Amino acid sequence: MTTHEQQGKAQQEAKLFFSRFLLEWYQGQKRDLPWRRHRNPYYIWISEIMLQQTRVDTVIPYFNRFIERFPTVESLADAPEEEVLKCWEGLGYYSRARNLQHAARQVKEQYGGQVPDDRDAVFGLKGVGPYTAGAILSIAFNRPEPAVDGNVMRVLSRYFLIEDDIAKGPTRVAMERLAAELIPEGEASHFNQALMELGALVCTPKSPRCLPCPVMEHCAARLAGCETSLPVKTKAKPPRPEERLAALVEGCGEHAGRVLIRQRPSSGLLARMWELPHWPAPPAEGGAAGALLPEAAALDRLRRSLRQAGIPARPAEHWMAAEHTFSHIVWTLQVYRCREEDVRALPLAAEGRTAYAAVLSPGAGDAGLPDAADSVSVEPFADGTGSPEDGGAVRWINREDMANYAFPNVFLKLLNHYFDEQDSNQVNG
DNA sequence: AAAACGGGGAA
DNA sequence: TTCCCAGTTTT
Repeated sequence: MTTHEQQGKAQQEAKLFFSRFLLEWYQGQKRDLPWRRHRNPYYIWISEIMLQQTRVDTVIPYFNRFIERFPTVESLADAPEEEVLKCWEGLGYYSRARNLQHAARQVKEQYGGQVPDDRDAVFGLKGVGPYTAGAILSIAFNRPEPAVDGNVMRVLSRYFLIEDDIAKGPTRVAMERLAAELIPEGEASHFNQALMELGALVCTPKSPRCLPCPVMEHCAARLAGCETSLPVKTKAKPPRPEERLAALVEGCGEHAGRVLIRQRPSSGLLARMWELPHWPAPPAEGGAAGALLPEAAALDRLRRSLRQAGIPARPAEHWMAAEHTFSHIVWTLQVYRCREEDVRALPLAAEGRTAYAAVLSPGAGDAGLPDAADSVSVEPFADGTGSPEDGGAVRWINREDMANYAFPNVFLKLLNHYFDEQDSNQVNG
């Protein structure tokens, strides 16, 4: 027997050992999760989309609320998009929610409301890529398809001592091939879940619990003592900082007790979510990066941004700072309290009426007078996305109205904080 | 192939 | 703090 054949045989034994003992371990250790209580392909699908880049404990309450509100593919397909986004509020990666509803409509119209069980059909659903297609096909339909995510790549890279960069596409493809070979006959559903369960409970990124691991004795990385240095993954570049000025506009007159919110454009960052209006802060004088913008300069910039956006409000004073971290950007928001200008109570200035009308019926007519000083640099959406016709709708809301609009977490916290403050001011006089 | 796209929990 | 996770889509 050649050396090559001996290695191949050892490798084969390692694979069989892995599959057998992992499956056995899973029978005893699997967690009781809401989407594991039924073999409902719709539930599996929803859970898999929610679980993308999101931990189980975070997903559970969202999953329960979601299937209560949208119990079937058809109910999801027929729902208003705002309700779907509201159900997703706080989960992040909101394109997942919008793609999911798009796909629900695909399933309703193309597959009679039944989640398809063939590879091409599943893969063709919006928001379903290589991992999720494999997960749905294997977990819901027991098809022998690999479901390889970062977790599975971590387990496999350690057990088989694979030092390829898992951030590279070809590495994932190789892992899929390997994962497919490992699936025991007729056990795709349990085995794929077992692989992910092991990654979640035992073979964790930082401090793997090797002693209770069911496959430790043949784990190549463990035997080589290098389990904590795997998998190899090129690290993402750090997010870029962005200083922004936000307006918390307090209503007057018929808007008393309410604040103004604005809807984001249909594409790009936080698409179609609601927020406090905000714009990039101009660089501070003196050039020192991160230097605080003088209050007067901030108020002036905010005044012009508000006017440019057609929002009749006067910045008053700094309220608080808030930070919001995305994977690629870090926003530092300096939030200023602003006061709505009640144009009806003012002398009849034409420009004020025009701006006010623009707020009452957004998109209808010109959004305020172009101010010579403003027309140079301030965009309606300084993210560089969208257009004045897309997004930019505004509403005056109180705390109760928040239930009708989906907000990114940072604005959810700011608004709740603000209304809490208002309530305590009421009580204390 | 690289960047865009949220948020929170663990170490 | 830093890392990184049950990824997909767009560029």
